[in-house]
Amino acid sequence: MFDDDPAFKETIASVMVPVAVPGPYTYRVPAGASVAPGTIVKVPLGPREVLGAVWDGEPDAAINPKKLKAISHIYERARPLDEELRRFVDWVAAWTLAPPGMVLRMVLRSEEALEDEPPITGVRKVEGHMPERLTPARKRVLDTMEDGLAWTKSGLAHAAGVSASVVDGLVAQEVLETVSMPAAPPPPKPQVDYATVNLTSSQKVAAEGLVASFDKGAAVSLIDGVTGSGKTEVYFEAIAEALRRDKQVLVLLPEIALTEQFLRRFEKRFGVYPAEWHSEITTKKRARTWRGVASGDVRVVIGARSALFLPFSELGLIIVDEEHDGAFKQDDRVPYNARDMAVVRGHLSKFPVILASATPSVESRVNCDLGRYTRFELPERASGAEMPELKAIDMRHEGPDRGRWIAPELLEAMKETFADGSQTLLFLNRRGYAPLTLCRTCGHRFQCPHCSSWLVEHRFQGRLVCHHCGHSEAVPKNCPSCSATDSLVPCGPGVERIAEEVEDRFPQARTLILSSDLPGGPERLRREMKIVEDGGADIVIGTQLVAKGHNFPKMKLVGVIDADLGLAHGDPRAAEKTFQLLAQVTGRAGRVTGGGKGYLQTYSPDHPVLKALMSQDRDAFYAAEIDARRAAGLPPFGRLAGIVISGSDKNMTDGFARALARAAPPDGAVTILGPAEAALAMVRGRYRFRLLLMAPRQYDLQGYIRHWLEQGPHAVKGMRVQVDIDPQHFL
DNA sequence: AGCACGCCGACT
DNA sequence: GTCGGCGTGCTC
Repeated sequence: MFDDDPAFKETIASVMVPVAVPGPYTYRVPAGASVAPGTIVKVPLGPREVLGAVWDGEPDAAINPKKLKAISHIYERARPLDEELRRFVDWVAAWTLAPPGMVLRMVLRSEEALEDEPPITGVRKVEGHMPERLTPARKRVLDTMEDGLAWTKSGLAHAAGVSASVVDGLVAQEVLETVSMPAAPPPPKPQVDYATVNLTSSQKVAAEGLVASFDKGAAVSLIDGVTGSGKTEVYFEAIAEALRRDKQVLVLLPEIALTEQFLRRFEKRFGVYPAEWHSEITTKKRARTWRGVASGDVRVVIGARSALFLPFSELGLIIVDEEHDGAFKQDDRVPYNARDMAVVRGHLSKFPVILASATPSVESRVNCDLGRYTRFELPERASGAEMPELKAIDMRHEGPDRGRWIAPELLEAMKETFADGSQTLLFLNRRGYAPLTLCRTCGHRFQCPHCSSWLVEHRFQGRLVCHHCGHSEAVPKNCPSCSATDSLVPCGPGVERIAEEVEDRFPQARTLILSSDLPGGPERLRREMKIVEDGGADIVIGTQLVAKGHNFPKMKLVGVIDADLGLAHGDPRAAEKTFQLLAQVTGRAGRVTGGGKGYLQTYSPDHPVLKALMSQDRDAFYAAEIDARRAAGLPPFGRLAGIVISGSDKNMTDGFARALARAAPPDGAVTILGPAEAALAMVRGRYRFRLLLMAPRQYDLQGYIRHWLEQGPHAVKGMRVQVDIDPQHFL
């Protein structure tokens, strides 16, 4: 046998490949090469070549030696993935039930980064050579090169105002010679003491606490500060401390749109821009950042959730800003929550992790209550501005006339705000003109042919759109059911309809809609956000995207058109999400100037979520919500696990089906006792999990669970497992 | 017959 | 994740 021969073992290695196989594969190592764990390689796999990383552990000697192929390339210039990163990949794979190769794939996201950046070809004058004919274009080029230094071809052509072919012509005549120029130098390092810092007393307490956490190993802190309390300034001091200790820093933001203003603020504090990492970064920049992070040239990265898998060599701090934000969850491929996995990475590598939010997730507050996280509260705004005064408008008694949506009291406040030159934000989390259209004659309701949700009228586009699956159709002239003409009536408001009412009431005001689906795309949206920021609009009507990030210094009044929207949802997080959204939105009022006001139009003014909001009593909200969750066994209690059922992954669905089939639901909830083996082996004996199945609305989950219990496995297309378990239990 | 499409299993 | 093989069903 080959595996009895000690010499044979020397010649093979475990290699993790970035595909969905259950574990590392075994490859022969080319003669004379040595491959330590972490080495990045290229290997043949089936009909193609893929990247891979040499992994830990004995290679599988049971593989038929005839099947073994050899590593085809070793990336000598790339830094091997270090032990901590490899353990992190293994951990995330075990946690998410994803094949480890799929997690590795998130690490190896820049093939270009594995080789040195190719040198730039430049051109330089050759002394004493002149062109045969000195055309005006050629003269301009030579004049531009007076300094005698080397230029890039395109840079030179641009500076001289000629086309690149003029430069090529001069090269051909040997008037210019090509030279190899070194690629870009490493980026400048952030300067810890670039700007002077003035913190309020509570900011100071928090900053000092965070600095002290560096001596505690894997400590997790939560900066829990009201909107405008200056959380960023506080964690900047933690970044400064990490830099003093020669550690790298990663700042995670939930979405790309927030990076730009972060870059500016960082530059003001540290004198340089941090490196950026997200899906829209160019290949070249991506490779530079990957290499720079691995070499240690890059000290601070700001990025989306995928940045968590960068191969930092000296990572010493992760900050997760807006930690409550759902965008940290990835639903496809490897389903993970970057906030939780950041905590895991900090734990494995024993460095501090900071979570920050004005509206922390319930699970983070619970972790604080349990002493797992340290909470730093910032109860006041850093500018000294007081929090907005909030008031409920009871739509049952104080609502507007039929066909109108803005209550008289809110209208009055808008008039005052407009007269005073300040801005109003009307918030309604509903795109389009009307969420439902029906026929006045026969009662026909327009439904999506694919998923049976109502079609939403978009008046600007003249179409009926399904917000669920994207289906869209033109608005018909006649009712498709009874053919009546001019019989269709819109029901309920969307932002477009509110805008119509505002334009009617305030014809002289500058009104603007901010909604993700407006023509012009993200580019136009960015411009319009800027307009609002600069005071170029008086009344803004916006969907939830106004809740995030941007500062609107002139905004004094916020009106929530339908504060009940979202509270009635079947989602167990409905109350939490609504609280977060409304707190963030109303928090825009008077953020800089103070004196802000907010109105919440509601049919249920006594709802505990709205009452807590109105009284600015965040602790009351969290206390009530935590009690309710505990009583109902909802996350983070009840040892609830989210689940994922992926229709395309047979192993996964079968595993869950088997688990469900074996389950004996004690109180109507499903309890998993065994597999998915991989998933729950790690918790077996310690926790039993309640399952939360999440799927698109059109699926009858109860029905599926019943079906599984009765009939055994069957795959369901379109369903997913939502891994939403707090990993704190397992660290 | 010829091929587009979907499902399934293999990949060391 | 990606590929090739194979079955089904439809078209020039």
